[in-house]
Amino acid sequence: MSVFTAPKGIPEYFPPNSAAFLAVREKLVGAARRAGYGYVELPIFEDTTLFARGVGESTDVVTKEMYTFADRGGRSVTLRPEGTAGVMRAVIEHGLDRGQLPVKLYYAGPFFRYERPQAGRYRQLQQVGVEAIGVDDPALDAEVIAIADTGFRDLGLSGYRLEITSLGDASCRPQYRAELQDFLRKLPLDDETRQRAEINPLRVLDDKRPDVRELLADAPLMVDHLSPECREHYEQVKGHLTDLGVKFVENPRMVRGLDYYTKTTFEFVHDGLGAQSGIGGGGRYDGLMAELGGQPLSGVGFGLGVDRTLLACEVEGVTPGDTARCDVFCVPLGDAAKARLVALAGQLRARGVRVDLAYGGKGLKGAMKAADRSGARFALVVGERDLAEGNAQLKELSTGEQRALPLDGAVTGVLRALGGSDT
RNA sequence: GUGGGUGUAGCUCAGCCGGUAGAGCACUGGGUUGUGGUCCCAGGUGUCGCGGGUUCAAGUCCCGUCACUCACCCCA
Repeated sequence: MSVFTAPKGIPEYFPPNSAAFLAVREKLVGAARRAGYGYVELPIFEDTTLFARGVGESTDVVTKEMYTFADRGGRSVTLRPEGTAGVMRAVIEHGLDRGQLPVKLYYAGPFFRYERPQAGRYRQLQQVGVEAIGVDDPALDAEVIAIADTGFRDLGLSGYRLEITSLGDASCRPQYRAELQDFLRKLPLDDETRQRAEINPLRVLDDKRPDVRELLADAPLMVDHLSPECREHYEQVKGHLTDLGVKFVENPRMVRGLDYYTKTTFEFVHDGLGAQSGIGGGGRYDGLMAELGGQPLSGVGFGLGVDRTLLACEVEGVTPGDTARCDVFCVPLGDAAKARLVALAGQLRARGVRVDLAYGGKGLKGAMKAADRSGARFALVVGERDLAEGNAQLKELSTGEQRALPLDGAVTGVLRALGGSDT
């Protein structure tokens, strides 16, 4: 055991597998970019009050999972546990909502929750998220959901499903909530669950224990108590999803852990991941902007878990990204050849080719082995004999075919070889 | 915060009823003094997580402790 170890519960990625991590993030981000979302780079930590207000005082995230500390000025700050509150803060602070609506933004980066680590549950997690602010249009809900679905599909994933429901809004949820509470109070529940029923009764519906599930079989459901407006919104979202060719299942018992959600909520679930099966989730949050001191604008967005999506890829046997470290691997024999190849490597890199070289005076056998392990398509070998002849040997590693290339035109020769049979 | 499982080489792990530490992979060199992948040969590192106990003898049994891990809870 080394003297220092990584902080508990934080995944680390290194080559060659880190290529897959990057590829997952790029695919998810790409789907958002293609739908007209612009990138925001935001603080990793914010004023603690922002999250307490934005995420909700009664949520587990706020009550027991935040990395909170005092900075040297005595201010209480918190490592961001989710992305939406920070985006809203930035939108309000910089007046991004003064122009055309909707404001469409995406972000990618680390988030932090102090929880007991588990398979797929980390204290530092990577997320890609989007937010569309200022237009309460069901088609926008559908767009956001479709972006996530597209991202997962682009990766080659198929073993997941999309669950959706509607949580209503201020016009219907309070009445339903009271009705559900009445129902729950009559059940023989344990103290902890009873307490949850008082604080956030909706979350009781999500209980996984079979005996509790049985008690809840006849519980009233939000989808049966939606206001006409919320019902219409929900129906339209489903219609647009069908238009977009996005498959979904309705899960009227789905619950989200953050307080700000209204109307549409959704979750992408993968069955191969063990207990932590959600690879992405989100929904509409029409009251959040006002809650944080901005104008009363609606919003809809999601957060996708990059770490869990990567796990899903592994489970499904898909390996996104290119694990090869370079395209061309230079093998010099002797100092004169090395000087020539070092220069050539620099020229090729300037032209966009990924090039590595056998450093450290490796023998030919060892250098060729390094070339093989690098994943390069070509090895470029130069020895004393080649120097004398003015040649380099370009060897295609997959076939073993090798041909001489004039050293003087080596850059174009290599470029041609790479481009030639690439298509 | 509450349970279960596991800690042996860089990695994955074997190690029986207690008897002086093993394999595969990876790495390096050689077989091939200028050619990788397959094959063959050679090369080595272990406070057996840590502390205590039982024993002539502990990787192995007992107690404690720490770490990791899975699950509850919760969520991405």
